[in-house]
Amino acid sequence: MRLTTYTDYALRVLMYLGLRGDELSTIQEIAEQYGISKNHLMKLVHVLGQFGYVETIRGKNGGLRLARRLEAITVGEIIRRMEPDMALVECFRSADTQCRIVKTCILQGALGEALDRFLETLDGYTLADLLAPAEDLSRSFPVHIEHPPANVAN
Amino acid sequence: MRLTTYTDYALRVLMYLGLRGDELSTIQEIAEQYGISKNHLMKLVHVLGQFGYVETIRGKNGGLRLARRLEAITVGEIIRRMEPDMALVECFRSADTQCRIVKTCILQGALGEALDRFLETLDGYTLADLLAPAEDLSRSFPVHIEHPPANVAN
DNA sequence: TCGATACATATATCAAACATACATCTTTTT
DNA sequence: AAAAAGATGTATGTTTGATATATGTATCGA
Repeated sequence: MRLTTYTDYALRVLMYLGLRGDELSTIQEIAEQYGISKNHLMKLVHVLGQFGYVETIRGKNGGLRLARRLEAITVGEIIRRMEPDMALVECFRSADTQCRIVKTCILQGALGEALDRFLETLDGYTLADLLAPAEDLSRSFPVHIEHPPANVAN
Repeated sequence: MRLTTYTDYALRVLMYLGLRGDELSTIQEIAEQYGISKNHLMKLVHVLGQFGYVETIRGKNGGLRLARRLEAITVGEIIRRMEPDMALVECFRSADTQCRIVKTCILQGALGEALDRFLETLDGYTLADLLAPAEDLSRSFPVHIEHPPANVAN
């Protein structure tokens, strides 16, 4: 049970951009920093742009940066969007929803429920949570919010 | 995010055997019923035997059957045992636990927590639950426990 | 306006992991 | 002894995800 590196990279890119604040980063730069394929990143960044996570700017002095606030992006949402196939077992994908052998099998329901728990947990983490463990108190004590007003960054 | 067909088949085989009660089934028979590879099943059944889920009997008139009670086998346990790699992302597997870029990244912790929720949920389902939705009340009202003592096996 | 830079997009190749097949051995029953 | 059934090791096939290549398009600045 693994996520694709695509999803993995999506998280990393967004975290990287989060650290950079409003400054532009280039794909080249990110690929070098993480030591991953630039070409692979190209596609990923494009998709992230289409989903509205990042703003991409072409041309000289171009690059990309987060288009949304750190606090507005959850890990759960990213995984739901990026992961190509969340159907855990084959009978999830088949047309007929009923198992041929076990007529009353509720395995699908159980797996679906477990998957919900999985994603719900990750819905509880925003990019801001990932990048600022020191400020993690804001998660435990929602009242005491110290995250800067918003997109103020650099 | 998918489970291997190995894990999928493991669940199916155990469910099949559960329906057959104490009767012996052969690998040949199970492979035919589900329309899956007999050779693949051979290995799987062997592993299931090593884990103590099934009793295998060689020779003529041999076969296999569950070695434990339906109620004593949970979906969560099977997945934990059968799934070869539960490390969701690459940095889970790398030697150094610290991300090179984001020194304080807590993504691993978040994913680990989510995975725990996933498996915990499946720990709540036994083979008996999967096969007898009609008796699902026993899950909703834990007070009214009718499951025999446990692990009594054959 | 030209050239450099950076993202956009399509296609092609590579590689790893998983699934399947094949062959042979061992055990058990008749 | 023969047949049935699991045990086990090796080899092959297949899928799909990762990477590479190539070309296009937009933007900036000299």
